[in-house]
Amino acid sequence: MNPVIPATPAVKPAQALELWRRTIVEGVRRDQPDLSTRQMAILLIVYTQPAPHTVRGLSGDLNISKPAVTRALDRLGQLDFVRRKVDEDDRRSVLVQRTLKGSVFLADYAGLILANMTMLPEHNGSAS
Amino acid sequence: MNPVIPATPAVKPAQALELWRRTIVEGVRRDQPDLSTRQMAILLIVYTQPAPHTVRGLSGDLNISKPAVTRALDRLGQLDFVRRKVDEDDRRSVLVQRTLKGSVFLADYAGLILANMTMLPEHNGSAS
DNA sequence: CTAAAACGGTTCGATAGCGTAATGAATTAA
DNA sequence: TTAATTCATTACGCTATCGAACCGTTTTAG
Repeated sequence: MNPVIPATPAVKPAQALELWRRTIVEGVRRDQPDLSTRQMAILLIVYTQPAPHTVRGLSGDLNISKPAVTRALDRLGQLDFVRRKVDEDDRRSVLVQRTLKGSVFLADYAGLILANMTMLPEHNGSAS
Repeated sequence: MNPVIPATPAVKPAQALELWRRTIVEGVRRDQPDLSTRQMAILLIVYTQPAPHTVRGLSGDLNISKPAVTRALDRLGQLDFVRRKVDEDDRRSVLVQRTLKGSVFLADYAGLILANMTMLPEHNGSAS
Protein backbone atom coordinates (compact mmCIF):
# COMPACT_ATOMS: atom_id res chain seq x y z
CA MET A 1 0.00 0.00 0.00
CA ASN A 2 2.70 2.43 0.95
CA PRO A 3 6.14 1.24 -0.21
CA VAL A 4 7.49 4.78 -0.34
CA ILE A 5 9.44 4.46 2.87
CA PRO A 6 13.04 3.67 1.89
CA ALA A 7 14.27 1.93 5.02
CA THR A 8 11.78 0.91 7.65
CA PRO A 9 13.27 1.54 11.12
CA ALA A 10 12.58 -2.04 12.11
CA VAL A 11 9.49 -1.05 14.04
CA LYS A 12 6.06 -0.80 12.50
CA PRO A 13 2.78 0.75 13.64
CA ALA A 14 1.34 -2.68 14.30
CA GLN A 15 4.24 -3.43 16.62
CA ALA A 16 3.83 -0.14 18.42
CA LEU A 17 0.18 -0.90 19.09
CA GLU A 18 1.13 -4.40 20.11
CA LEU A 19 3.48 -2.97 22.72
CA TRP A 20 0.79 -0.62 23.93
CA ARG A 21 -1.84 -3.33 24.10
CA ARG A 22 0.28 -5.77 26.08
CA THR A 23 1.36 -3.18 28.58
CA ILE A 24 -2.03 -1.56 29.11
CA VAL A 25 -3.86 -4.87 29.29
CA GLU A 26 -1.38 -6.10 31.86
CA GLY A 27 -1.87 -2.92 33.82
CA VAL A 28 -5.65 -3.29 33.75
CA ARG A 29 -5.43 -6.92 34.74
CA ARG A 30 -3.29 -6.33 37.80
CA ASP A 31 -5.00 -3.10 38.64
CA GLN A 32 -3.82 -2.49 42.11
CA PRO A 33 -4.18 1.26 41.93
CA ASP A 34 -6.69 2.19 39.27
CA LEU A 35 -4.96 5.25 37.87
CA SER A 36 -6.73 7.31 35.29
CA THR A 37 -4.90 8.50 32.22
CA ARG A 38 -4.51 11.97 33.66
CA GLN A 39 -3.16 10.67 36.93
CA MET A 40 -0.67 8.53 35.07
CA ALA A 41 0.34 11.49 32.95
CA ILE A 42 0.97 13.61 36.04
CA LEU A 43 2.89 10.83 37.69
CA LEU A 44 5.11 10.42 34.65
CA ILE A 45 5.74 14.15 34.36
CA VAL A 46 6.71 14.44 38.01
CA TYR A 47 9.10 11.52 37.81
CA THR A 48 10.69 12.04 34.42
CA GLN A 49 10.83 15.81 34.21
CA PRO A 50 13.12 17.99 36.32
CA ALA A 51 11.59 19.76 39.28
CA PRO A 52 9.90 21.91 40.32
CA HIS A 53 6.34 20.85 39.56
CA THR A 54 3.43 23.02 40.57
CA VAL A 55 -0.31 22.68 40.16
CA ARG A 56 -0.38 25.54 37.74
CA GLY A 57 2.52 24.10 35.76
CA LEU A 58 0.97 20.66 35.48
CA SER A 59 -2.35 22.23 34.56
CA GLY A 60 -0.64 24.01 31.71
CA ASP A 61 1.42 21.01 30.68
CA LEU A 62 -1.64 18.82 30.27
CA ASN A 63 -4.02 21.58 29.25
CA ILE A 64 -6.51 20.65 31.97
CA SER A 65 -8.12 22.63 34.77
CA LYS A 66 -6.46 23.25 38.11
CA PRO A 67 -9.09 21.38 40.14
CA ALA A 68 -8.41 18.36 37.97
CA VAL A 69 -4.75 18.52 38.89
CA THR A 70 -5.59 19.01 42.55
CA ARG A 71 -7.87 15.98 42.50
CA ALA A 72 -5.26 13.89 40.77
CA LEU A 73 -2.69 14.96 43.35
CA ASP A 74 -5.13 14.05 46.11
CA ARG A 75 -5.45 10.59 44.69
CA LEU A 76 -1.75 10.17 44.01
CA GLY A 77 -0.98 11.50 47.47
CA GLN A 78 -3.49 9.09 48.96
CA LEU A 79 -1.56 6.30 47.29
CA ASP A 80 1.65 7.92 48.54
CA PHE A 81 2.92 8.15 44.99
CA VAL A 82 3.60 11.87 45.32
CA ARG A 83 3.72 14.40 48.15
CA ARG A 84 2.91 18.08 48.45
CA LYS A 85 5.33 20.60 49.85
CA VAL A 86 4.94 24.33 50.23
CA ASP A 87 7.42 26.32 48.22
CA GLU A 88 9.57 28.36 50.61
CA ASP A 89 10.35 30.97 48.01
CA ASP A 90 6.68 31.50 47.29
CA ARG A 91 4.36 30.20 49.96
CA ARG A 92 1.44 30.30 47.59
CA SER A 93 2.97 27.61 45.44
CA VAL A 94 2.87 23.91 46.14
CA LEU A 95 5.69 21.71 44.97
CA VAL A 96 4.95 18.15 43.98
CA GLN A 97 7.59 15.80 45.28
CA ARG A 98 8.46 12.22 44.53
CA THR A 99 8.16 9.35 46.97
CA LEU A 100 9.70 5.93 47.30
CA LYS A 101 6.42 4.19 46.58
CA GLY A 102 5.97 6.21 43.43
CA SER A 103 9.47 5.36 42.30
CA VAL A 104 8.84 1.69 42.89
CA PHE A 105 5.55 1.79 41.07
CA LEU A 106 7.03 3.48 38.01
CA ALA A 107 10.10 1.29 38.04
CA ASP A 108 7.82 -1.70 38.02
CA TYR A 109 5.81 -0.20 35.21
CA ALA A 110 8.98 0.51 33.25
CA GLY A 111 9.91 -3.13 33.65
CA LEU A 112 6.56 -4.08 32.22
CA ILE A 113 7.11 -1.85 29.22
CA LEU A 114 10.63 -3.16 28.64
CA ALA A 115 9.49 -6.75 28.87
CA ASN A 116 6.96 -6.11 26.14
CA MET A 117 9.44 -4.17 24.04
CA THR A 118 12.01 -6.93 24.02
CA MET A 119 9.23 -9.33 23.17
CA LEU A 120 8.29 -7.32 20.12
CA PRO A 121 10.84 -8.53 17.53
CA GLU A 122 9.72 -12.08 18.16
CA HIS A 123 6.20 -11.18 17.20
CA ASN A 124 6.89 -10.32 13.58
CA GLY A 125 3.30 -10.31 12.37
CA SER A 126 2.60 -8.39 9.18
CA ALA A 127 -1.13 -8.93 8.95
CA SER A 128 -3.51 -6.22 7.78
CA MET B 1 21.26 -5.06 39.82
CA ASN B 2 20.59 -7.69 37.22
CA PRO B 3 23.56 -8.18 34.90
CA VAL B 4 22.39 -11.59 33.79
CA ILE B 5 21.06 -10.33 30.51
CA PRO B 6 23.75 -10.95 27.89
CA ALA B 7 23.11 -8.10 25.49
CA THR B 8 20.94 -5.22 26.62
CA PRO B 9 18.92 -3.97 23.64
CA ALA B 10 20.06 -0.40 24.24
CA VAL B 11 16.86 0.62 25.98
CA LYS B 12 16.68 1.51 29.64
CA PRO B 13 13.82 1.90 32.11
CA ALA B 14 14.17 5.68 32.05
CA GLN B 15 13.77 5.65 28.29
CA ALA B 16 10.73 3.44 28.50
CA LEU B 17 9.08 5.86 30.92
CA GLU B 18 10.11 8.73 28.70
CA LEU B 19 8.35 7.09 25.79
CA TRP B 20 5.29 6.54 27.91
CA ARG B 21 5.24 10.07 29.23
CA ARG B 22 5.52 11.74 25.86
CA THR B 23 2.84 9.63 24.31
CA ILE B 24 0.36 9.83 27.17
CA VAL B 25 0.88 13.54 27.72
CA GLU B 26 0.36 14.19 24.04
CA GLY B 27 -2.76 12.07 24.18
CA VAL B 28 -4.14 13.99 27.15
CA ARG B 29 -3.32 17.34 25.61
CA ARG B 30 -5.03 16.89 22.30
CA ASP B 31 -7.28 13.90 22.85
CA GLN B 32 -10.73 14.98 21.90
CA PRO B 33 -12.22 11.66 23.01
CA ASP B 34 -11.12 11.22 26.60
CA LEU B 35 -10.74 7.45 26.67
CA SER B 36 -10.25 5.72 29.98
CA THR B 37 -7.58 3.10 30.39
CA ARG B 38 -10.09 0.30 30.10
CA GLN B 39 -11.64 1.74 27.00
CA MET B 40 -8.22 2.05 25.42
CA ALA B 41 -7.40 -1.51 26.41
CA ILE B 42 -10.57 -2.81 24.77
CA LEU B 43 -9.91 -0.76 21.67
CA LEU B 44 -6.41 -2.16 21.38
CA ILE B 45 -7.56 -5.72 21.89
CA VAL B 46 -10.25 -5.43 19.24
CA TYR B 47 -7.87 -3.94 16.70
CA THR B 48 -4.73 -5.97 17.31
CA GLN B 49 -6.17 -9.36 18.17
CA PRO B 50 -7.93 -11.65 15.70
CA ALA B 51 -11.71 -11.72 15.77
CA PRO B 52 -14.18 -12.61 17.08
CA HIS B 53 -14.47 -10.41 20.17
CA THR B 54 -17.37 -10.82 22.54
CA VAL B 55 -18.34 -9.06 25.74
CA ARG B 56 -17.62 -12.16 27.70
CA GLY B 57 -14.26 -12.64 26.04
CA LEU B 58 -13.17 -9.06 26.67
CA SER B 59 -14.41 -9.33 30.23
CA GLY B 60 -12.18 -12.34 30.74
CA ASP B 61 -9.22 -10.84 28.91
CA LEU B 62 -9.19 -7.78 31.13
CA ASN B 63 -10.49 -9.48 34.24
CA ILE B 64 -13.30 -6.95 34.67
CA SER B 65 -17.07 -7.32 34.92
CA LYS B 66 -19.25 -7.68 31.87
CA PRO B 67 -21.24 -4.50 32.53
CA ALA B 68 -17.97 -2.62 32.53
CA VAL B 69 -17.30 -3.95 29.05
CA THR B 70 -20.82 -3.06 27.95
CA ARG B 71 -20.36 0.53 29.08
CA ALA B 72 -16.98 0.79 27.45
CA LEU B 73 -18.54 -0.48 24.22
CA ASP B 74 -21.30 2.10 24.61
CA ARG B 75 -18.69 4.83 24.78
CA LEU B 76 -16.57 3.44 21.98
CA GLY B 77 -19.66 2.89 19.88
CA GLN B 78 -20.79 6.44 20.59
CA LEU B 79 -17.46 7.59 19.21
CA ASP B 80 -17.92 5.18 16.31
CA PHE B 81 -14.64 3.50 17.18
CA VAL B 82 -16.29 0.08 17.32
CA ARG B 83 -19.64 -1.38 16.32
CA ARG B 84 -21.86 -4.12 17.71
CA LYS B 85 -23.16 -6.95 15.59
CA VAL B 86 -25.28 -9.87 16.65
CA ASP B 87 -23.63 -13.20 16.12
CA GLU B 88 -25.68 -15.19 13.65
CA ASP B 89 -24.45 -18.50 14.97
CA ASP B 90 -25.53 -17.59 18.49
CA ARG B 91 -27.88 -14.66 18.71
CA ARG B 92 -27.15 -14.21 22.38
CA SER B 93 -23.61 -13.14 21.59
CA VAL B 94 -22.53 -9.73 20.39
CA LEU B 95 -19.54 -9.40 18.13
CA VAL B 96 -17.43 -6.28 18.40
CA GLN B 97 -16.42 -5.03 15.00
CA ARG B 98 -13.89 -2.50 13.85
CA THR B 99 -14.71 0.76 12.12
CA LEU B 100 -12.87 3.16 9.90
CA LYS B 101 -12.81 5.86 12.55
CA GLY B 102 -11.33 3.45 15.05
CA SER B 103 -8.68 2.39 12.57
CA VAL B 104 -7.78 5.98 11.89
CA PHE B 105 -7.64 6.79 15.57
CA LEU B 106 -5.33 3.90 16.37
CA ALA B 107 -3.19 4.47 13.32
CA ASP B 108 -2.74 8.04 14.48
CA TYR B 109 -1.93 6.86 17.96
CA ALA B 110 0.58 4.37 16.58
CA GLY B 111 2.23 7.21 14.74
CA LEU B 112 2.47 9.11 17.98
CA ILE B 113 4.14 6.16 19.66
CA LEU B 114 6.55 5.63 16.80
CA ALA B 115 7.50 9.28 16.72
CA ASN B 116 8.40 9.12 20.38
CA MET B 117 10.22 5.82 19.97
CA THR B 118 12.47 7.11 17.24
CA MET B 119 13.10 10.17 19.35
CA LEU B 120 14.28 8.04 22.23
CA PRO B 121 17.91 7.29 21.28
CA GLU B 122 18.55 11.02 20.99
CA HIS B 123 17.52 11.50 24.57
CA ASN B 124 20.37 9.57 26.11
CA GLY B 125 19.98 10.85 29.64
CA SER B 126 21.40 8.71 32.41
CA ALA B 127 20.40 10.81 35.39
CA SER B 128 19.07 9.41 38.66
C1' DC C 1 -0.50 50.66 54.73
C1' DT C 2 -3.87 49.54 51.16
C1' DA C 3 -5.32 47.48 46.85
C1' DA C 4 -4.75 44.42 43.15
C1' DA C 5 -3.02 40.17 41.34
C1' DA C 6 -1.46 35.33 41.66
C1' DC C 7 -1.76 30.70 43.44
C1' DG C 8 -3.73 26.53 45.25
C1' DG C 9 -7.68 24.67 47.38
C1' DT C 10 -12.62 23.99 48.07
C1' DT C 11 -17.58 23.86 47.00
C1' DC C 12 -21.17 22.95 43.79
C1' DG C 13 -24.13 20.35 40.61
C1' DA C 14 -23.56 17.24 36.87
C1' DT C 15 -21.58 13.32 34.54
C1' DA C 16 -19.35 8.85 34.08
C1' DG C 17 -17.59 4.70 35.79
C1' DC C 18 -17.67 0.69 38.94
C1' DG C 19 -19.59 -4.09 40.70
C1' DT C 20 -23.58 -6.68 42.31
C1' DA C 21 -27.89 -8.19 41.29
C1' DA C 22 -31.90 -8.55 38.51
C1' DT C 23 -33.93 -8.70 33.61
C1' DG C 24 -34.64 -10.22 28.62
C1' DA C 25 -33.61 -12.98 24.97
C1' DA C 26 -31.69 -17.20 23.04
C1' DT C 27 -29.87 -21.77 23.37
C1' DT C 28 -29.55 -26.30 25.26
C1' DA C 29 -31.08 -30.28 28.15
C1' DA C 30 -34.67 -33.21 29.80
C1' DT D 1 -42.90 -28.64 26.07
C1' DT D 2 -40.62 -27.24 30.08
C1' DA D 3 -36.71 -26.10 32.76
C1' DA D 4 -32.09 -24.84 33.22
C1' DT D 5 -28.14 -22.41 31.22
C1' DT D 6 -25.80 -18.74 28.91
C1' DC D 7 -25.09 -14.19 26.98
C1' DA D 8 -25.64 -9.24 27.05
C1' DT D 9 -27.93 -5.48 28.99
C1' DT D 10 -30.26 -2.69 32.49
C1' DA D 11 -31.22 -1.12 37.33
C1' DC D 12 -29.28 0.43 41.40
C1' DG D 13 -26.38 2.54 44.82
C1' DC D 14 -21.82 4.15 45.30
C1' DT D 15 -17.53 6.47 44.31
C1' DA D 16 -14.59 9.28 41.40
C1' DT D 17 -13.99 12.97 38.40
C1' DC D 18 -15.30 16.97 35.69
C1' DG D 19 -15.38 22.35 34.97
C1' DA D 20 -17.01 26.78 36.79
C1' DA D 21 -17.10 29.73 40.43
C1' DC D 22 -15.63 31.19 44.87
C1' DC D 23 -12.40 31.49 49.06
C1' DG D 24 -8.19 32.27 51.85
C1' DT D 25 -3.46 33.15 51.72
C1' DT D 26 0.58 35.24 49.86
C1' DT D 27 2.93 38.23 46.92
C1' DT D 28 3.36 42.40 44.39
C1' DA D 29 2.08 47.22 43.08
C1' DG D 30 0.78 51.77 44.40
